[in-house]
Amino acid sequence: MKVSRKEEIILLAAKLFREKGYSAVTMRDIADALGVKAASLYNHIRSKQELLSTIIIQTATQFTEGMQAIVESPESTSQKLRHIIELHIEITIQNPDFLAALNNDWMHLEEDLQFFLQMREGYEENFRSIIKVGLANGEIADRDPEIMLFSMLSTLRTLYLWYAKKGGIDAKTLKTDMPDTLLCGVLG
Amino acid sequence: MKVSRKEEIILLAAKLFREKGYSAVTMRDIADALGVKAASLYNHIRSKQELLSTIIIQTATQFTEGMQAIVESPESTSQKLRHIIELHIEITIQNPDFLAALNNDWMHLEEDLQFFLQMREGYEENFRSIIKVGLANGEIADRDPEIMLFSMLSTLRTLYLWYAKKGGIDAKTLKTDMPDTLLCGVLG
DNA sequence: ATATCTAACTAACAATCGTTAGTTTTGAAT
DNA sequence: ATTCAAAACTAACGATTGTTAGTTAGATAT
Repeated sequence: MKVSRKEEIILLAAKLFREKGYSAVTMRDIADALGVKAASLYNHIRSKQELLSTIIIQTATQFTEGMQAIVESPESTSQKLRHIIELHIEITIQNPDFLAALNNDWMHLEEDLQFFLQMREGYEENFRSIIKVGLANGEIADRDPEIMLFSMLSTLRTLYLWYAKKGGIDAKTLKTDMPDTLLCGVLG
Repeated sequence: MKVSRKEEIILLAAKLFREKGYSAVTMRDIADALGVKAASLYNHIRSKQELLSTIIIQTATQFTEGMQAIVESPESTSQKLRHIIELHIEITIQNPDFLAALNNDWMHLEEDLQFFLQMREGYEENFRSIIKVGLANGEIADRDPEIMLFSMLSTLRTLYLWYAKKGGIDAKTLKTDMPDTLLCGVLG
């Protein structure tokens, strides 16, 4: 399983996008980090925008497909919520840098902006519907569903900020304590 | 209480920084939105960097001072946590755009970067110590304190994304249901 | 050895960036 | 009406941006 030069560039670009944001990263920054001249990058990629689009759409697709499977499953609401949490943890661990771009640089998409926004809206709508079912059958606390959605989603979306191989929260702790914290709170 | 031209520029800059990020906003963007030429801005401000620094340091100072008061108070852990939540809600409502810059553009600070990082670290350390006291006296669930800290802080930091005068979650709902959701979870 | 392909290179482009200098307009106080 | 300061303007600067064109080095296959 070797990474092509193009994949190498994409991984490095994601890392730099995370550190400084898409707009602040120049093609020369990426090239320098690869020990290469900026023009050489264009033997492998079409544009800077292609880098961003690849990173974001690829990751967003993972979320969309994962959520679809959860929605269609016959589980209880709390089981579905646990699976959503696991989905976020897994994708985050797989490549935290991609999630930074997804969260912070999506507005710099050009061709694919509308497509991305549709995916994101669909994801949130699925999440919301799961919460509302749980609210209706009493499985979930009687509080504003938007706030519960927001609270969970905020935490899950910024997981990449806290997960790190060194110095951060490790994967095992995340998988055991994160669901309980989100579902049962800090006090309970 | 009228706003000076300088304050007007800062407020508008914060709005644009929120929409596109610091690096992607040009002085000409800010000037256009004000119906003015870019060079005219320099009659009121020293640099683009001054705009960012003012926005971020001013807001970070509010958090630092608010947290200091909470830490020094003689309340229970859960009362302190409720006050932290209220602090975030109040500062967020006061100017959501400033919080976007604080969260997303702090890495573009130049002179004030170290000062900001110190403030942020101090804030997190105070938050952590409150959680640990609650853990020690049994007031808080026996789970990884880092995850509880992360979970609350992630939600509170991205409040600005959800609060909106129109179409979002309103201030009253936030103040009533947010503390319960964070402290007691979704199920409980 | 020759041909082919990949991936690097140099050089340059038009556009845009933050900012400065110097000048003119505006509006309120005298 | 005159004065004066605030705030706008025009013009331009050097630097940097993403990207293109054309070329060359190095490996692989024939």
